[in-house]
Amino acid sequence: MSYKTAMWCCSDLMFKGHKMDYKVEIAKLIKIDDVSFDEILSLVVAAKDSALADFAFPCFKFAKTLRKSPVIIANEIVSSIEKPAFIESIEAVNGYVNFKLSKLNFVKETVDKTLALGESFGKSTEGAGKTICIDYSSINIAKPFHMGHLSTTVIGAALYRIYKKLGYSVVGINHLGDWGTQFGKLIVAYKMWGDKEDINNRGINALLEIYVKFHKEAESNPELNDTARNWFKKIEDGDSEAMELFLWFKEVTLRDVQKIYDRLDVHFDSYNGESFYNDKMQPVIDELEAKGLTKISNGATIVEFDQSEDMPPCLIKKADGATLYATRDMAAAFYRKNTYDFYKSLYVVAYQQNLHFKQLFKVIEMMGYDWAKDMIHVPFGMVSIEGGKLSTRDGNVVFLEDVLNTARDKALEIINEKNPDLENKQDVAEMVGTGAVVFGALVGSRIKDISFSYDKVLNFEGETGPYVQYTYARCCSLLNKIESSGSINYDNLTSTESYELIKLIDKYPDIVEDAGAKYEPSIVTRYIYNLAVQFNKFYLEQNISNSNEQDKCARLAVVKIVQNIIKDGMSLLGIKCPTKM
RNA sequence: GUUCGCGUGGCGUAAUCGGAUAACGCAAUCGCCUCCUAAGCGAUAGACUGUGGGUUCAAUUCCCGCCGCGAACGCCA
Repeated sequence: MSYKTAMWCCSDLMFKGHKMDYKVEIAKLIKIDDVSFDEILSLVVAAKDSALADFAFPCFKFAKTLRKSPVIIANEIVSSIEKPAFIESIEAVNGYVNFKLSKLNFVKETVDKTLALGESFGKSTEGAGKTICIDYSSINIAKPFHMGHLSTTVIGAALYRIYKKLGYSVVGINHLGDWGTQFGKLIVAYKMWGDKEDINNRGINALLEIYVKFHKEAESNPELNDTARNWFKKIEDGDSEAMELFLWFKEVTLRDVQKIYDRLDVHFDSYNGESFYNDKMQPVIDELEAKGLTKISNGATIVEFDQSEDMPPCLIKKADGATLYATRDMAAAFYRKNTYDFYKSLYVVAYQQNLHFKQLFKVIEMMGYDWAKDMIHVPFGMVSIEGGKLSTRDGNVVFLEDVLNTARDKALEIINEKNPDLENKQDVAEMVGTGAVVFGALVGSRIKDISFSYDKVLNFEGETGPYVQYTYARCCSLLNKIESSGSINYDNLTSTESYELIKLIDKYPDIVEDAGAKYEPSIVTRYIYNLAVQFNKFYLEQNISNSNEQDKCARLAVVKIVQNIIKDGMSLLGIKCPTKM
């Protein structure tokens, strides 16, 4: 069967569950007196060095109870096993039982299955009938999008796509920061210096300018703050002029930010932010009081925790009666539960807010809702610039748009140098530039702090987005140039480079699942990178165009599979891959 | 001060819920385009995994102390 026909001949989608689970099969082979299957299974590990084995079973644990050395135990296990067809060899080495799979069998199974599944490879049904809410990006109105917002945006968006791939229905929520006295300030500033046309044209930057100007002016003219408070009160009261301006600021901001979201391929299903919950907090407060959870302390309404929790109290209402962050988030939590009946509700928010979410979840649990356990804070590290803290006020800030533009320009420069005749240069440069930025934000474990530097972001070599994109373009080029009419010679795919590559290919579904389970997109990022590395080794070792028809067909099948996975994996991260670069 | 998180070659990171010789990239040095995209590939050099204990046949991984860095710790979000 040719690699092209193979893609169509399998109508039945074989997801992960149908695949042979080698760990289980191997565990079944091993019998030790008084040791359960589950314990044996838990000890079977994928071998680190595949020159030694594919799977290994360490015997050290049983030395004491069996009163034999691990080496002897391993030997006995080996001689007790009748080698099944899917195993090539079983060997006892230094107390380990090493299993090597039958390469031909494995290669054939994996290649056929993967080709047949095409782009649905890696999909799963684990999320069927379940809804996951993800709160991410959550920008503030009238504030520019800077590097500090990148992590929440791309991590949240990646999780969004990963859960979709796993079969969940997903609700992406941009919990807008669209409430507070700053809107009163903006109105005052606008009335004093605002230029409607300018703001419509320049968007957030224009808004920010008059906002900054207000703060300067208010230093010498403090009564401006009172005027601002009055205007904010008018927004609260629904005054038509105030509302009109407020909504306009919001619209201008969203329109502006949408450009960034489009470039990052980020999407939301809801923009219900702080203002949306304004009228939904009182019922929560009432319920807290009815359940006797609140207390008045120095005039403020608080919820105290049990001593064993070792947490400071959660502030529900200020002494002046105004609500707070936590109150709003509680209203949002109830709204989301009632509206979406979520299976899980994620908050992709920096670890600075660890305590806040711990308190929030605990309060809801104290109210008697067991779904409190389904709310999960997905924390990530902070961004600093050259060691300094990010601060709009101190001007120590890097705007994301500038970073994306700089990266795009650098990519264009490289294209002009290396491949000046490339068509769609601008588009490719955009893909490569943003690819580098997004990939860079998603390679490391999310909990690690990030120190921003243009040097790092503008490096397009090695462990980077452009490296992976380049590999993808290589795949496309091969498939474009080389034709094959033969059928797959699977024997050709048992060389070290091929076999290692196919082993990696086989792992993709597990990788996506693992990334979802751990809320960790970097698992996908690193996998795709490793896949590209292994592919490049394969590419170097195997000359495809000069091989005979059946070998060519086999190799092209692998190229096709890798091309699919790279495209799919990168799309989970929100990165597009050009076919040429 | 209290609580939480982090500490791996010069730098940035990895190590599949304890497993075999700690892996990769950047930077450095050297090599590879008459041949499928050199944004690539290979090689060399570089680490007592912060530190001191403990548990274990086995610890980067788990537990405790210490050191360093970061964050949070009542009317901001």
